[in-house]
Amino acid sequence: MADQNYCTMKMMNPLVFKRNSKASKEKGKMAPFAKPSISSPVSSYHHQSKQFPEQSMPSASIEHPTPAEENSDSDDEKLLRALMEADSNKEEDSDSEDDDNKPLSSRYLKATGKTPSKRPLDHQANFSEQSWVKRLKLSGSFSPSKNKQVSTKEEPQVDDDDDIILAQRMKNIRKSSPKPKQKVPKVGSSSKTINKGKKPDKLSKDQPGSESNDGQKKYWTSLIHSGVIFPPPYKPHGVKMLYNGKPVDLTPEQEEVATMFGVMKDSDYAKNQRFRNNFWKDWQKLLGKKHVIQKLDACDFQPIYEWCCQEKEKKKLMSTEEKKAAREEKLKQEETYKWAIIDGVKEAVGNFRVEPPGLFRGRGEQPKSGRLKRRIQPSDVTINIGKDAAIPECPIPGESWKQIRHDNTVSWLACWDDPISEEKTKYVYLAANSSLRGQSDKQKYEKARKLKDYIEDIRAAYTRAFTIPSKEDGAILKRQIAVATFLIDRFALRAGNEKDVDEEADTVGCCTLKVENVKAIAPNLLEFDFLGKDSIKYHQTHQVELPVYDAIKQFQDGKSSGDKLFDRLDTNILNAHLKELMPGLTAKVFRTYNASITLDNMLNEKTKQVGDASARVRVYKDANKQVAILCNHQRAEPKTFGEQISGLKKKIEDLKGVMEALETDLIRARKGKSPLKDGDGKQKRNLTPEALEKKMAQTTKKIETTERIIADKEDNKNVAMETSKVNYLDPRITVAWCKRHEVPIEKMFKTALLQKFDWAMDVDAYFRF
DNA sequence: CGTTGGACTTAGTACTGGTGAC
DNA sequence: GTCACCAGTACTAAGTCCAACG
Repeated sequence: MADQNYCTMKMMNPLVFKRNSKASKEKGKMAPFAKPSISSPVSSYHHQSKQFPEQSMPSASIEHPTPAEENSDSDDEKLLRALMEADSNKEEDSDSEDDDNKPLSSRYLKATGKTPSKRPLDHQANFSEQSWVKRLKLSGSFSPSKNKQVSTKEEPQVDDDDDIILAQRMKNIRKSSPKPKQKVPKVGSSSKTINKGKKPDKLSKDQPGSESNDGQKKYWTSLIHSGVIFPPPYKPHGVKMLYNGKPVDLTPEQEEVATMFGVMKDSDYAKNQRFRNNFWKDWQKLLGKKHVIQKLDACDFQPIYEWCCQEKEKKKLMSTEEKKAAREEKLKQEETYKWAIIDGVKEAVGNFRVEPPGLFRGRGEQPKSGRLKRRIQPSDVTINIGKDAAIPECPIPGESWKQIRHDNTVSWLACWDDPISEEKTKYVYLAANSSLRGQSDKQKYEKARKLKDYIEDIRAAYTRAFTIPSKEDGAILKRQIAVATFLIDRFALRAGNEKDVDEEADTVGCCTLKVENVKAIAPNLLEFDFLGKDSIKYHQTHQVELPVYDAIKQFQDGKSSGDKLFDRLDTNILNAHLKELMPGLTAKVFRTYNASITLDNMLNEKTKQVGDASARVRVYKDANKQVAILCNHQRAEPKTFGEQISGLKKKIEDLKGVMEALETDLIRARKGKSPLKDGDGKQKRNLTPEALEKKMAQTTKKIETTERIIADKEDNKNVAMETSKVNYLDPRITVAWCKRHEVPIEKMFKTALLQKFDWAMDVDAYFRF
């Protein structure tokens, strides 16, 4: 149902602009590395093939062709297509097979409904059967075994997997069956060195993908996929809304948009005047100027709203089997869209579903919030696909794609113009767990690690420049660059591109800070108060060196509150300067660097002091939280937060009651008396004073634990921990730490992250960022 | 050399399905 | 079996940055 989305729409949580803890961070002082990152002693076919070459990007047309490249592309792709189909049939068949005959990994995947990963995470399957400690001891390392043939083509090293014909490879990918030779060696068992542990290569490219001779980066030589899937057409429900209390007839198009708005009744959007105005403007265009409905305020969407609630209810009431059947039907329809074959390797596609029509939900004071986001038609969609691949059939009969392209210098599979701002484009990419994305992810972290070698000089340079003499050429610009770089480095501010005020919410980053966003408080405090990305409030006060303080005051001098603080600066100028300091350096690299190095340092400083595994996990969470605060990653308070807390508080009250009773019983027991009756009037068991004391100790502990849970929840209610995990923390830090401290990686990364960070799993236990 | 378009990364919220308590 | 809860996923908005353009 097209309106399904509307029916389930919930109240949007207003962003919480609560301030984060002001705990001043110690980012400035970076301890020298106790240990250089050492080369991985682990080697095996398995390990080798996973490693992305350090010196240059894996090329789609490397000297070491896959079978696919040896054949003509078109034949090859036909073959792959056939394989894909054959395989999906096979999979359907196999569903009826006895699951016990399947490898654990596939059973796991099936049981969890996870994407049949091309790289099965066998360790996960095993994990449930052994405690992590046992597993760790048994294997010497929890290092996951993976289906390595997937990436053999990227690995110029000779390995016997090259003999496997493509068909077999595809099958292996699908079946996820681990091969004996892929078993992970113990850490330290190898003679081959993969990561030399040296500085990241100078040659590594800024962008993923290999480069052809003309310097143009190239993502693939062959690319097959099925295009995109469109939301079903709108099904009119015929429920009449009221205008001035009277039912109104609407055309299906008008009704569709009315429904979009009607279901938002409870949300903040529906109350937001800008949202309402924008909605009304677009809806009125559909209604026509002469329509009965002349103003939004006289509209009553209640009947539509109720209809949606009923539909929701109906859905809920469906039997488990019905739900399952519906789900499976949906899955089946989507199956072909879920995958792409890129140079013979099957990869998951990310957002293969075209965005359904709806009302634009801009964040913060978005000028376009509430505008109708029109339906995307096939004629809006451009498909990017291999020259020899079959062009995906247009899923809507009688229509056709806007354009077919064969551009291997980009990684997107399809695109269309954003209906809200036509000058912007929406793209369909491979999923985060694809090797393409993995490569670029790894490069991002390698670049950030490279900054480690430059950071001292960079900091020294900008510190010097705070006090650059005014008579020097371009002194003000230089000083602004220095202070901006400092803010980006120390407080993890974003670069801050210029924005179009008419089109976007008024938010700022470093270069676009306004005078009013920073308050200099004598003697040397800076109070930052601004809305950043997603209109998330940044409100923190920091102590700074006097020269910075003075410079800020100087930049503010003679300006009005709305003026730019760094009037000489924009991100182009800043990044151009940064590039002179280190090749490829841009403002965002500092965030990655500081996030990752903070985690690495905190883990290495704090972990040894504590004993059991749960304590170590706490150290990790703590570090994670510090990073989240540093990067100002916030979240809205969970909806049921209040209830959660009051539930826990009640639990404490109950426990305190128990304590009192135990105390009374203890006093009596010491006098040889039997305990009082309990609340229900029943006689309690006679216990010795020792037993009662033990019980009291247990209860006290429970109270303390619960109190800590409450405190933790309060403390973390506005902190988004996931964001940094997904985007800023080099997963190798986490993986290596897990290896060193016998913590199963599954405890730190959920399934999606395990897949996304597949490239990091083989890292040496002594890896340091 | 500033502006714009294009491509890719980062971000928070909405939604869902699985799980454990009852 | 039901239901509430919440962890995990899906979704898509909003950033960054580069290079082509004029």
